[in-house]
Amino acid sequence: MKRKVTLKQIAKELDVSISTVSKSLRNSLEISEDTRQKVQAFAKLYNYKPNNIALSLKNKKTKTICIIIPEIIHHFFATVISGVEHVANENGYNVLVCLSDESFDKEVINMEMLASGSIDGFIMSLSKETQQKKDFHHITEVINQGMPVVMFDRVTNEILCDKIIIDDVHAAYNATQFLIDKGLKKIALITTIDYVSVGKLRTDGYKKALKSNDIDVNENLILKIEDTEDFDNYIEELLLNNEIEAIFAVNELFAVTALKIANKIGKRIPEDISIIGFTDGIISKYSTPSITTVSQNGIKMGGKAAKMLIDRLESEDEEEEQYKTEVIETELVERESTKS
Amino acid sequence: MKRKVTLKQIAKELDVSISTVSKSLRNSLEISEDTRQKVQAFAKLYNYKPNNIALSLKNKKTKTICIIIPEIIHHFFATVISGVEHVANENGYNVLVCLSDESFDKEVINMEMLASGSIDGFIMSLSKETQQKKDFHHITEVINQGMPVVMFDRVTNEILCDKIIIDDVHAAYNATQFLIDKGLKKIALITTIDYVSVGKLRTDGYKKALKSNDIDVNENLILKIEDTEDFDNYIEELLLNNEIEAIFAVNELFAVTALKIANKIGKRIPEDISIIGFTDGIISKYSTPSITTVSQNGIKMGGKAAKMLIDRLESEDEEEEQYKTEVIETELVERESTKS
DNA sequence: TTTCAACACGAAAACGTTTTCGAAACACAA
DNA sequence: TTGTGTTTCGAAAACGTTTTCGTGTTGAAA
Repeated sequence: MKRKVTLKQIAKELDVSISTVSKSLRNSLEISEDTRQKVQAFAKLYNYKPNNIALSLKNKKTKTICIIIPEIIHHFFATVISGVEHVANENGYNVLVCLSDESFDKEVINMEMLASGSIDGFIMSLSKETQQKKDFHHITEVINQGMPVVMFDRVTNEILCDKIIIDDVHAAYNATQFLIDKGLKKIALITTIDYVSVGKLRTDGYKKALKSNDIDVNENLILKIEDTEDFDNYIEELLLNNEIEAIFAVNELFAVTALKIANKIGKRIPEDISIIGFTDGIISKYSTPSITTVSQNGIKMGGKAAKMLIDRLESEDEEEEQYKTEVIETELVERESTKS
Repeated sequence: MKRKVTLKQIAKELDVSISTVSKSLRNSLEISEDTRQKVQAFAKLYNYKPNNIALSLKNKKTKTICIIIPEIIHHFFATVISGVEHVANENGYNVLVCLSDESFDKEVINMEMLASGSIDGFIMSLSKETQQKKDFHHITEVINQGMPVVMFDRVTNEILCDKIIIDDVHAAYNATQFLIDKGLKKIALITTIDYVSVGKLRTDGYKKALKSNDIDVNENLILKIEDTEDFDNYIEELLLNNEIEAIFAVNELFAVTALKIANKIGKRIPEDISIIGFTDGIISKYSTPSITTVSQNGIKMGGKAAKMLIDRLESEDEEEEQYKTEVIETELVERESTKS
């Protein structure tokens, strides 16, 4: 087991100073052709690689960014990581992944731990609990220390920083309008509790679409649920007690569950009920019938987020402070769960 | 924007030495109660946090482990990360995620980059290309440098290290036997190209089950495909040209695709054809009908892998060298795609 | 007063780099 | 010989810690 070789060891072996070795390896003109060759040959022979930690300490840069997400199991977040990782790698950065598990405390602990030098910046999507508490002090603190933060998807207006979002209201509006255009009027909404920012916004879009088509918003058709609880019964009630023609669900899980329950109670999709989901994942794609979905390109979001963060990290003029919010286009992917 | 405060700054401000500050914060008895209090109060006021990088350099430990996986989009790998992350966090470790994209080169580059001090150890699942090339020098090299590696799922016998696997042969055997027990004989197998270790093993299990029930292995019923290519047509041919009673697919994607195609050509599931998949993910769970699956607990695998790695990192007596291979239990999750 | 221990603190090394600055050695011109 | 410039290299600081060891001060015992 050969341990890693250091500059000091090379220097000793070759009977030169550490500085000489360092300069030789970096091809400094200060060093004679002769010694440069000698040192480089030796370094190659022993497979010398500079120690990253030492470099980080010296440069005050770790070339590592951290992404904090609520759950990696959600396909959407996995795709975001994928996007982040690719762009980060292209730019010589590594990606540290932290899961908040939708917990405020874990989010805080993770940020505080890593803010102490371990990483250069954060990319994050807020945990539910954080959105509920509306306590963002940990983020403010990190930003005040001069560490850039990029938020995506679940963001908040209370923090000033770069953001990547989709236009949730608009996307939900379009999806609802799509259903209305098919001649459907009794459109149910399955959404999350209001404190989840995106759930709220998508609900707004849904209502807006109804109103602009002079359809009354019937609160009985709006089901607000936690996706942690066992919500099958609620959906079943919703479907049984109302003559619903279509369902708009704010995420994939709600959509597919609605589909299964509709099947169970003898409703045919899309003949009896049309369904549109949100977040284009594998469930929607492979379900039978496959589900029409508002596609939210996670890879693109992740990539853009990484790019924004790295740009900020590498812009020398520290104080530009021009925070940007980028809106990613969504797209309605038409599949089998809606009538044509 | 207040920058991070260091020991040196505190020392200067309080007119004591750096050593005194450090010792005070660590509650050393060398320092008088008085100064300790003073220093700690000051540190708290300025929210002092030791710099992780400096600590890493000093301790030669980064408290970071890296997991290298082929693709994060695959639900199974996402669950493994989840397992790794939780156990790592509990033990004060952070997790760096690298994606090889099934590419040998990316795998090599990532390992070489990170082996230079950035992390304490690796958890990895081989890329397809690496398995195909059978070139593992990068892994050997890392291990020779004294950095522990734990492999999971896609492993190789050519490397000596800790491993976490499932008994692929046995699990496939059981799944096939399950179908046979239902009275089904014409059982098709949809598997991967042989160089993917797990595909090969599952194929072996399938054949073994047939043989021990005196059923001839019909190579026409065995479809070997790359999951990168567009394989729908192959499956359709398979189903059309043979009077198949059941399908065993070595992964989720193959299973659900087979299901959709069977549907398309008018076969009913499970009345006409039973289907069993592998890797219990959300697709199997939410597909209609839901798919009976060999469940491979990714969270557990990840957790075990992390535990093994950390145990090895923290066992002082360097040279135990007793590499272990742990086998995770699989379970057949019965759902709607198989007759009862 | 001397001696010794206990106490409280600081200097410095170490981790592995990069970089600035100074200096030795040499060549060449005046 | 002296002065000047160039080439080549090394010492040391810096990044932020922890820890070993030394040292000065104090108080008490002899």
